[in-house]
Amino acid sequence: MARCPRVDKISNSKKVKKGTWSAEEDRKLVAYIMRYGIWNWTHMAEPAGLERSGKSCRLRWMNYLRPNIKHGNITKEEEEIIINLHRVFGNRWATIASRLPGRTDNEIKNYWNTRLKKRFVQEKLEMPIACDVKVNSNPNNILIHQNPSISILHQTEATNLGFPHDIPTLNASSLCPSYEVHHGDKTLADCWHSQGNIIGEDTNLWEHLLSLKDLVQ
DNA sequence: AACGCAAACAACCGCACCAGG
DNA sequence: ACCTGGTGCGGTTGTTTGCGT
Repeated sequence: MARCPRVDKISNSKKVKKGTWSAEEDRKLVAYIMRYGIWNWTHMAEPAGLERSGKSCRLRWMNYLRPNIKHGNITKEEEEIIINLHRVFGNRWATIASRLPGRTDNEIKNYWNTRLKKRFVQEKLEMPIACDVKVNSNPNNILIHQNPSISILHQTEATNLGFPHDIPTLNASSLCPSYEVHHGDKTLADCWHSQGNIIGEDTNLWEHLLSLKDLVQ
């Protein structure tokens, strides 16, 4: 995994080390933060005795050294959560990680890209999963849930979707290739499609929701 | 044992955002 | 309003590891 340590020069002639962190560097960074706290990543490295960029220090701390980080294999339960959250949030790894205590965005991103991505691209091709989107007159009250026959996603989770930033983007890696919209007893999908609208890849779901909401006015 | 290939994962890079001046 | 520095995020890269031949 580890890259060969190397030292690059930066413009101000200070040397910045790159590559794998040594145990000694880890110890220095942890000791410094324990003593002085995190006050400024850019300027912490030098007094901490590290020839590292602030970015590198932050990344190492956030992804590996900070307390309560879980190291080790992702469990089946965690995998399920990742899959479901990815359906809602797409590649917003930090958002997904915030719902998995002890796991980092980098770890989840790696896990998805190396283990889940191929599997779900394949499944998507074989079995599209429908999402139901309920649009009420109140724009802050939008419910998204999958087809109940398939869904594991809890509606309460979907209810917590913010406005409008948490609306997922449909893209090649998302698992919401289609959805239906209800307004009361009324289904708007026919209306939507009758207008020649097509939901394609890289389509922002929120834009669709706004358009669909206009239909119920 | 040697080699090739894919998987796994740590870390880098570039960009966007935000706060303060 | 604009600029600048710091931070956070997502995409990508590069190296190691493991496995099959």
